[in-house]
Amino acid sequence: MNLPTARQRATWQSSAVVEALTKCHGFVSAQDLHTRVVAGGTHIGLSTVYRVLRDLEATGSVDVVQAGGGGRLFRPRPADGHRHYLICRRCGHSRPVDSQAVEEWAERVTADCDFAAVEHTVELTGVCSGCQSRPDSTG
Amino acid sequence: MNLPTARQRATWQSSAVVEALTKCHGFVSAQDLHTRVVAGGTHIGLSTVYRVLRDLEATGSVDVVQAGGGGRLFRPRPADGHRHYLICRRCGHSRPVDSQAVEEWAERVTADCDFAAVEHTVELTGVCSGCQSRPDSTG
DNA sequence: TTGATTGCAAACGGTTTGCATTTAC
DNA sequence: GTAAATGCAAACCGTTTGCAATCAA
Repeated sequence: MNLPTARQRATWQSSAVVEALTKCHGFVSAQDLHTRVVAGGTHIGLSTVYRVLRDLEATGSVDVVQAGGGGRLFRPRPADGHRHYLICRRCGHSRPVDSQAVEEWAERVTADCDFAAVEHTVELTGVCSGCQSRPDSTG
Repeated sequence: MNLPTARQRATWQSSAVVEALTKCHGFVSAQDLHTRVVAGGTHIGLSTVYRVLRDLEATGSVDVVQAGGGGRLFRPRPADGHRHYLICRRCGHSRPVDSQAVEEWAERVTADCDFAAVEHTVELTGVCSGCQSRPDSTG
């Protein structure tokens, strides 16, 4: 990610958030991200993390999914534009899945109905192989 | 819906919530539902609405989707067990869509990967024909 | 009688915002 | 110099919960 944000001025805070986000192997919450940046030794405000994430979302630089507890999870959007993921419920690791079939289905439904501007959300969750052989610790 | 809740005692409050929910043509928020019940002339606590909805969810009597603003929306689950909907972003009207293709796709992905206990969430949103010919008033 | 259910109000968790200060340009 | 970005704390919003009062069985 080369900072294609809506921001007009580059700051180290914004870079730190993007960098931490990029290093994550899965989806992270804004608060987790904040914790990681702070744990890295840099003092940054939680609001700033939220604001950077909001800007990244606005420019389509991140994919967002709903967390179970009502929050939202973020992850950098792959260059090839994949938009659907298989996410581990325990460790958060995720990987894009081939969703062409779903895209086609969504287009078919859109064509069949009299709704306009149809958008779709598809999320797959499971327990990855690593977590299967590991005692449940994430809840 | 015949009150297949987890509750052990029948109260008019629970019935009122279920009835109001059944009358809704689309997904509603807990607060909307509360407003509707109260508007019907009966005094009921907001917490009670939430509790009844939670019990209905626990017994699989309602389908739940995430609202844009972070809240959740409820609607009685059809008898035939449909689970995916096309929802109008403006008026909340919804209708189940034929999602067999998606179910098959989800099963295929599950089989292809090393994830266990894979679950999927699919939501379609759009603007229904009625709302297309109507000025936007829902936001 | 008795414990499930209710209602209120306060707590909660994640997110957003107002505003003075700092900072990039 | 000037406006964008930051940080703090308070506000916000939907939801949950503690607890005394109520009510169905």
